[in-house]
Amino acid sequence: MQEKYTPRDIEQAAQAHWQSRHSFRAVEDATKPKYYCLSMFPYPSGKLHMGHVRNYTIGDVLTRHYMMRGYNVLQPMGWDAFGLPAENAAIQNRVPPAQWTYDNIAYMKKQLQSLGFAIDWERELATCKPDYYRWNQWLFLRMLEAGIAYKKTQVVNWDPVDQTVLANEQVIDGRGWRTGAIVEKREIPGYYLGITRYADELLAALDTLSGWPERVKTMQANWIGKSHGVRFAFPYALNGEQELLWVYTTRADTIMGVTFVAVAAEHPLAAHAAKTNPQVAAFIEKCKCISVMEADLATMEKEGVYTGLTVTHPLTGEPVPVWVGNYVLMGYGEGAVMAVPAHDERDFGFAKKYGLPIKQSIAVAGEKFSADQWQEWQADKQNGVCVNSGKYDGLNYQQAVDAIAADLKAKQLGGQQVQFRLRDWGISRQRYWGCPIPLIHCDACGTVPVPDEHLPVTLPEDCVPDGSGNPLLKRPDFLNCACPQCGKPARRETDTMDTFVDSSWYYARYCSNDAKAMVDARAGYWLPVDQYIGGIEHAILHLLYSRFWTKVMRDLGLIKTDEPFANLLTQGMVLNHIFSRRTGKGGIEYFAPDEIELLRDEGGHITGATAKADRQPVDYQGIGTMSKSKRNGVDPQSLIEQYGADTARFFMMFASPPEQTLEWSDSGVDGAYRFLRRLWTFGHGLRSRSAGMATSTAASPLRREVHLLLKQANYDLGKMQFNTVASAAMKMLNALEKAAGDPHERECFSILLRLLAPVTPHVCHALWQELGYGDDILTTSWPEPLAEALAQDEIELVLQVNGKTRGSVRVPAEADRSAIEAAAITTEAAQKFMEGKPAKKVIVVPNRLVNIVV
RNA sequence: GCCGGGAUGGCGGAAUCGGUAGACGCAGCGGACUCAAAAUCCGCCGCCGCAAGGUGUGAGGGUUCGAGUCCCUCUCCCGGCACCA
Repeated sequence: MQEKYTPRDIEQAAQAHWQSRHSFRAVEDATKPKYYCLSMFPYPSGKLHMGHVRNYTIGDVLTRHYMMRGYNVLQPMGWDAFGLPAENAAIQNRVPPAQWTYDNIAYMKKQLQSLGFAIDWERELATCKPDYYRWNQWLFLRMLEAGIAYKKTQVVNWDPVDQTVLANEQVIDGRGWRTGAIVEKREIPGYYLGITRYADELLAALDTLSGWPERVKTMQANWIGKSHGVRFAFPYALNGEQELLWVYTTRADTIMGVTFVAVAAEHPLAAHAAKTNPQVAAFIEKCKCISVMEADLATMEKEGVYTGLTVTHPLTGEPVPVWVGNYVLMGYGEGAVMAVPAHDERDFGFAKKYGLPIKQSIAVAGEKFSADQWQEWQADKQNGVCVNSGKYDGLNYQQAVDAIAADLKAKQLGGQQVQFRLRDWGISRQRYWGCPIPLIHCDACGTVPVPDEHLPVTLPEDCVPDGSGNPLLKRPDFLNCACPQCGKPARRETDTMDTFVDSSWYYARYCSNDAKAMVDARAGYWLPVDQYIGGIEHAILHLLYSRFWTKVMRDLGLIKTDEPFANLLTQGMVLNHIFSRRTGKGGIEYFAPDEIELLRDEGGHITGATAKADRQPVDYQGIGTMSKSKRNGVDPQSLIEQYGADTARFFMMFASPPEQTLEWSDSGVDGAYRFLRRLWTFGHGLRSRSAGMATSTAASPLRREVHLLLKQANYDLGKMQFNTVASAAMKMLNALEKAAGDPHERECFSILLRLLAPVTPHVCHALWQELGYGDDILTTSWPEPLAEALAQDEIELVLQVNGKTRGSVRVPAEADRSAIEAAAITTEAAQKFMEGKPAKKVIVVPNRLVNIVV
């Protein structure tokens, strides 16, 4: 055994051992409890970043822990391999996206292997391979048959940088989720998936996801945005025909307070009015420009214009003017709203601005209505009661809504309706490097699905995009084909699928790598995923799409699970310090942390920083997520090369709990390395010391302490609080070092090694073998604390007088209440602080404390 | 504005049911070893105080023998959504 800790040798040997044993091959086995542990698969961008290392270390700690607990564990890995960076790299380097992607996969796979993750590589998949994406195509055709997938032309979000359409979920603050470019509106035909059909189930089933973080569920619920209300119509005459202007409201109880109707600029009625009214036309034009701008909509002034049209109030029969308002969204509800200035703050502001009437229709006891100043209570639906509302006077919110909805229904002008914010998922992307949509356009037959037996529609892998449109349009070998129906020449669809389609079901494909079916019976064994781990940034996008996809697959009879992920852990971001300096031209120059020298005062507080290169001061910008542009990233590769995988893993687990952000710290990494070196040194010493050492069953303080720490660590593991598990391991080593020569050293060290094995598997594997505990620590059992080791004759209780801690008192373990009281009162400390007064009351908390109240 | 989550030493963070606040680590300080430095080892380390002791978990109030933890009011921070009718 080497005296020095040499991570490189130790880690290579351990990895070779696992590989030769196929230690991580997962085989379905109905006799064992299964545990499917999945981390979100990476996009093969080139190399791993710290976020990956953190994500996969968390998954690996869980995987190895469950393996040692006797579970049948599956931890697969794959590649989210379609996507735009490959095309951008292709334009820059003139390399086909396929080649760039496969090269990156090869490199990143090596990196993952060097970190020692317990991955079953036999199940590896890449979404850009035809044997994977053929099933995207196959399921798309099934959805088309079921009417879940359909084509429509509508105004979409257009990312001008990526030159493609984005789904609503992919627009964040008016910008593309990937590029950050301001999204434009365009009218483009495309294919949509009917996720709204599942809106109710997607919302309701959130309640069944007890293993999901509350905030993710809240975000999804907000996104789905269910509301209960009334949809009804205002009749009007157009060219002698009666037409209906539909609106949606959640406040039907205020219907008698309607003084105008507002429609969106894109509403057909606005367009109709614009034909004869140039003011309306001008206003619509103005709105178009504004909606393209990302715009702080919230702070935007409410503006509108009268259309000159009136409609009829469906209950009173009175005429109601129609306005175009820039605050009405075409994309929600009907694109038109009833306006009740007296009870809606927006309508109030609008009415004040344009001098429209304000008519009170609800009242709250004790509040006085004024048309001059908006008051909170005017929108109160809990306490509001109808007034000035004829037959509805006196009704509360629910009574009024029910009565009004019933009356509207009787007139066939509306009724109660549930409304969702969620919209169908547009999946067409005008890009090359994605899964082809399996459709053929024939002049005679129209759009024809590719027959199943012709799948997959294979994407040519040798294209080199040049940045000018979709390269598939320049590929006659792809483009031209025979119509499957009539056999005449036809054209293939060149749009590809949103890459979120690929990631919506990969977890099911790991289970069943079948050439003939999308999934097979093995999925029934492994699904659902027991633990899913990934970044919070996917709270809505990927996690909502996956849930939807799972339900579609279930309804098509492919799988039996309702939800893909039973438990979800959203790991925090990795942060680092940011240093910058203003350049002469007013720009900002960033410095990497290793180019910086920190200045400290005598107390060790950081007072400033200078650049190593020129010794001139730089500005400290605080901490932020590691990013290329801020130059504050740390490359995992250099970390592994310098310290080894175990140090990287240990630091990641120790620095903070998995759900919280993690602040990078070079000295923290040093600390982790220091610990592993001490662990190795202790093992080395113990090996020579313990040869022929007899095992003892005598009680010892060391043994008790280690078992106590183990008990705590096992509890923390259950909470996935790995930072305190790492801390327990450190405490164990501290205790072992202080108790060198204790008869229980070997037993205690074996507990430490097993506890630590999921976090730092290589060094624990080596020490386990070197000390002769066994051949493979991975196949030993997980340690449990022993009652006999925890037992003690005498216990120490905290001593308090009047609730203030004044010392401690030792009593026999079996001492009863009165004995403890007596022992406590006679202590020196108690006597001193009781100041001769009698005890009024004594509180004894078993095994914890005694509090004497005087 | 609405929803969710926070606030604990110089820093990252512990504290399961209300029961010794600050575990563990980092940084810092002192010492040993060394020609010296690094590494390593030993000790100290919330604040005030020489000490006894006092005080202390964003602020204020409350419940309790006892509150970081429970209740009320407020401030600030982070994340999400947002003219959603």
